[in-house]
Amino acid sequence: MARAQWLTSDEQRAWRAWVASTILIFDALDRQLQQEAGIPHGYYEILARLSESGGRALRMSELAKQTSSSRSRLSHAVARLEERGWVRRRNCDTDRRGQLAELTDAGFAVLAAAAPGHVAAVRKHVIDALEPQQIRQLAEIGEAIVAGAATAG
Amino acid sequence: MARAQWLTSDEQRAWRAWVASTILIFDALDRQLQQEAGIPHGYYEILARLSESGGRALRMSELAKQTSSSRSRLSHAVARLEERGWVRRRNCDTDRRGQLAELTDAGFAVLAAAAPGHVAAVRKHVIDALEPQQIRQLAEIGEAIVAGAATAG
DNA sequence: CGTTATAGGTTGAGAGTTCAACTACTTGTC
DNA sequence: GACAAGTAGTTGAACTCTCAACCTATAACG
Repeated sequence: MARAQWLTSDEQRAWRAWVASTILIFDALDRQLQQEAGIPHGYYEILARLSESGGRALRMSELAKQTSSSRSRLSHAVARLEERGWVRRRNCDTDRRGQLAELTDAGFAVLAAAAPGHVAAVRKHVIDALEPQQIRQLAEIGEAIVAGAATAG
Repeated sequence: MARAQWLTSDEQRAWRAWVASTILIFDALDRQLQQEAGIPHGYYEILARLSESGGRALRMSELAKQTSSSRSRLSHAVARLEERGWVRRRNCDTDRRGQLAELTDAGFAVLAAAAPGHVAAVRKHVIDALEPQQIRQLAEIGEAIVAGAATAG
């Protein structure tokens, strides 16, 4: 019906495959992390990014960028992580508006405990389903989409 | 840190690009549909699938499959759509447990009004950012992931 | 047949996200 | 310097999603 008129059948096939696969993956990862670590995937990403940063801390806005998150979402998320003692907020030295989110030792321990299961799930649902050249293609496709969004707004 | 040990750098690059691009796309589509039609992307998919079905109606479980949705999610979503008069529930003739979700004329009108903007957004954020051969690759990648999930559970 | 298992679907509570409004600080400009 | 405009971040309400519990109807099996 309607959409067939505006997406070619090749485009529609790609689009629907993308939607279905994406929902599958996110649902699977969310379920796995929720069960094993008690956090959704987005929260895992926050902990992971912090762990990779110098001093295990990042400005809120930088963390939002890295996790493709809105300020609001990140603010709520960090509040929940702070309640559990996995992240701590600190004032920023150079900008009095700023806040640093800092990973605590407890937060790092949670991340370390959750990581193997998470990586295994990514492997199982994504990497292992694809040929090596498809991994490369996927990287290029994802990067093209991100670049397109940055350009076109 | 941790994940670098278990995903190769190529894999990690693909994974991160996929996560970032996926969040971007879904956020953009949700925002567009929410503004122009007042519904999230998942609800649009429900209306679209119903409109493409014979009699503009589907069993709840079939609709859940087609939209990669859980029974619970679909049940809540159809309840909201029903409140607005865009979908109607009917008993299934052949299975007394069953429910049919049927698109109303009002629901069809909403879909028809929302479709052009939605398709334009899909084009802008996905199709136009990719080369034709990447569209084909994306279809194959998505289908491989869906097939993998069906096989491996 | 009667019993148990399974499939179809709904519900309510708890958790996460979004949007708009808001505070507070910084930057640009005249 | 003062004032407008922009940046950083938070908050609360409305909405969606998840999970587990639940009910009903069909299927399987002895």
